[in-house]
Amino acid sequence: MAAEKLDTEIRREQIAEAALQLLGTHGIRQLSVAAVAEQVGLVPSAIYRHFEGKEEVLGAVLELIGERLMANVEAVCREWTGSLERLERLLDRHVQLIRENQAIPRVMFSDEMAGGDSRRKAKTYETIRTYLRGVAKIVRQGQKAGEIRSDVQADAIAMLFVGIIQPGAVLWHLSDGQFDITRHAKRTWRLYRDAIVA
Amino acid sequence: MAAEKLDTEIRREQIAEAALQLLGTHGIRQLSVAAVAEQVGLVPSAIYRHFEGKEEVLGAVLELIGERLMANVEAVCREWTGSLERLERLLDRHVQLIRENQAIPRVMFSDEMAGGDSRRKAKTYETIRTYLRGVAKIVRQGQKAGEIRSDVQADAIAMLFVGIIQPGAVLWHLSDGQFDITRHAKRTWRLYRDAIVA
DNA sequence: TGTACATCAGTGAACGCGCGTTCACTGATGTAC
DNA sequence: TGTACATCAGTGAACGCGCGTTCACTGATGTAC
Repeated sequence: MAAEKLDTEIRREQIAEAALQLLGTHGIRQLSVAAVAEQVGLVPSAIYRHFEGKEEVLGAVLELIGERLMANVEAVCREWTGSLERLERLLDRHVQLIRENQAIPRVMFSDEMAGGDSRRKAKTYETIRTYLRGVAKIVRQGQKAGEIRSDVQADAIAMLFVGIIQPGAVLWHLSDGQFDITRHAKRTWRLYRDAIVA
Repeated sequence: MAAEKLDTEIRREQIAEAALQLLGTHGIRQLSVAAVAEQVGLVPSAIYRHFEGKEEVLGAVLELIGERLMANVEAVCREWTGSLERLERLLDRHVQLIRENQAIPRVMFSDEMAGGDSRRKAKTYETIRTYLRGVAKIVRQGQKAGEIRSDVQADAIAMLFVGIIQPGAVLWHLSDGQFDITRHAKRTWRLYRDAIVA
């Protein structure tokens, strides 16, 4: 039986979301067009009604990740005012995002995506840089306000922020959830906080 | 013309080394048995004289990485006595190791390796844990000696140590060497050091 | 010391599976008149 | 309001490339007698 006919816009979102899901559970080597199609409830060839090919699907996944990362940055800037508080909440949200989507740290911080052409490599680079710029902006405001030490560049502080979670996220994934990433983030935050306060 | 006949022990090392090299430049998706064979100067089918298959080659690469990581830990423990000094030197060595072998961070901190069976996933987990244990041991000695703060668990401090380099290593790779990882490590070390001193 | 034989790292052709992609066709939905 | 037509998301069969792996064969090296 044929699947329901839906607008290409909707299908594109569904497909990207399905691919992100599958990347989280199985890794890129298992990610086949057929698997993505099945997840969405379509036949493999139907994917080509909405994307040029597998590479473009992966591109859409990358974009999806970028959007979610930046949504977190914007949310904490909206909801809180202190820089340290913003960073702490961003850490919470980041952990939450990773828990819901294991693929994110692995996709961003490996060459899974970059594997193919160098255009995607550049795009991955830009996505990370954009996120780091967002974090660095919060840090810079904190430095101006005297909350955060000013003798270290804001982008170095932003990068270590990412470093808080990254190793933990990997261990969490490799251990199939055995490793307690939430607890790890909480403990490491104290360390980090002490390192950056003015 | 036939390649020189060499002992299987030697070939195994050459093959693992070649695979590690290729992983650094091209990523796992391009890593073919044929490419590895060519790098060593053999014909693809010759690989099967020394390994059961591709999966086993990847296993050997993982082992190779584990050995090099631990060699660094042992070296700094031999050459230096202060814990903070040991950590600083370990960071130097780690950066050096990554510069010489881009594959290491990506292989360890992605699921490239884990892609296939869950046995390798477990082995990757163990390799990272072993390295972290090595770092944590240095930290613990520093805590006993009063050099490093004792109100935070040693393994949290060890994990943030890995977090110093990890994001930088990825950016370095994604930017094709544009991003200055050595400078990044130096800057971030100051931050880290201040966070952990007693 | 020379001969016969076992061992084993090399070769190249061929196989076959997986998987991304193409293509002709279908049938529902929207639009023009 | 009804009919004709264009559009487009769906299907399934088939293609073909890449690549891991197998296998029969070779020829050098080591060993037994």
